[in-house]
Amino acid sequence: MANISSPIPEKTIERLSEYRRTLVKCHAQGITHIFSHVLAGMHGITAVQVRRDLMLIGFSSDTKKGYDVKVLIDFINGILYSEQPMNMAIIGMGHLGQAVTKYFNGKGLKLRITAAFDIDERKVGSTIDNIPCYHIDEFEERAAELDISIAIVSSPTSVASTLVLPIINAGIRGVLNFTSAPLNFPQGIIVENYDITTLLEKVAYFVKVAEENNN
Amino acid sequence: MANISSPIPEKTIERLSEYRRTLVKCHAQGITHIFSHVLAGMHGITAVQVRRDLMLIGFSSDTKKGYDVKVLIDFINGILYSEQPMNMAIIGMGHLGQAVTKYFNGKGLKLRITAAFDIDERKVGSTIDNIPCYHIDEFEERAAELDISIAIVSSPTSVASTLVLPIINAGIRGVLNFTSAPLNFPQGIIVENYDITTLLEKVAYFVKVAEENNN
DNA sequence: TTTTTTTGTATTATATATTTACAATCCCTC
DNA sequence: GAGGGATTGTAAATATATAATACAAAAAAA
Repeated sequence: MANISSPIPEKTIERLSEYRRTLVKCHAQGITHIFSHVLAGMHGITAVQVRRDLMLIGFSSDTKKGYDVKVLIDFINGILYSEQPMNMAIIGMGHLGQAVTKYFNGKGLKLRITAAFDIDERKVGSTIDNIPCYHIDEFEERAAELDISIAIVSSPTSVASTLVLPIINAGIRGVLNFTSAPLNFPQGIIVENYDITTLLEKVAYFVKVAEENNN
Repeated sequence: MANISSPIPEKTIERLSEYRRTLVKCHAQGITHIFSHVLAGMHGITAVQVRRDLMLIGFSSDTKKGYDVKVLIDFINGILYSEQPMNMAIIGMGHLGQAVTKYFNGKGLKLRITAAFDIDERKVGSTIDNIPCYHIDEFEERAAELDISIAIVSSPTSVASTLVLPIINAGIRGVLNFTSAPLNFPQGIIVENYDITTLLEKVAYFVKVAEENNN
């Protein structure tokens, strides 16, 4: 079990998620052991970085033949996931919502999307990608009833601010906000803002700077 | 014009993009001037942060009645955007590709999506959200011909690695990678990895930690 | 046994971000 | 138009986060 007193850096968590995926792929190919420098090479980073990340989560190997792939996968799972599966809901089952759902479908993760909410009458009451779709007005009661921990906001930006209160009231613990609206949640609710417009502008800016420096 | 010798931090660029959007909204409402602490409040940050960001891009106001909204918008535009509009292409016009396109359509930005690429025969040759869709095999020639600077990779993860070479050959300068595949591009090409699975796992992890600490 | 390889970890370095502090200037009110 | 308050611009200090260096210890291989 990870040490609660020493928080694991965000970047490390991101890399663990990536290592895990790579390891699962290796495991499927029958690879049983992997050296830190091999795993590092697959991600374009250094072996020390890998070892340090594993140190931070308290993982250690008693052999020098590389890490046992299966054991490491299970260990990372123990860090990233709770004992109990965690349920997520998508608010806004448009293109983005469906894309996110597809990314998770059938992955067999402890993390799963179990409900969708929308206002489109054609969607409400139906099932999209095996996920039942409810009307957004039902969010508070349904989310509580279905034990939803995380809300993925993929609605239009214009309505995002109206979702803040229902999300709080439903007892949601974490929010992934894809809209451009800066949502203000009280402390205690983890919010990750993931605004695609901002991201693209950032890439464009650095491309622009790189071009200017070449001239 | 921004000073090339002093690179602007990534976080500042992100905030500038956010300020800009807020300012545009204010401008539309007829607000002509805005104080640093008001702008800060709208984003849940401090006034010093706002002023420092503006300092970094060389903006200064000669008045104490707050910043001139219109002037500031134009100044930020000058930082974020090139003189010439920058063209972007979407590779993989599935749900995610269409969602991204919708986010940009009609925004009138200097940054615009002008082409899509896919393998689906129903999409190739047609127009989706006013964007012409070509076959991925044509990517190299089309991208060069259409003066594409940025590629948005929203294809399935499984085919992402096959796109690396065409992207390099087409002279693409920046890549926004939505897939889980760690794409290795040569130095000089700006890559932003934006893996949704990793992101959700990160949110879930911090929710899990918060819950554990509450017990 | 000796050499090589690999791991685990402390320390150092670097980069980035934010806050504090304060002088300078403008605006408003009296 | 003078004083007080508000606002801006910026230097400096602090804090935070991240990655690189260095090296001891242990296992594996020769």
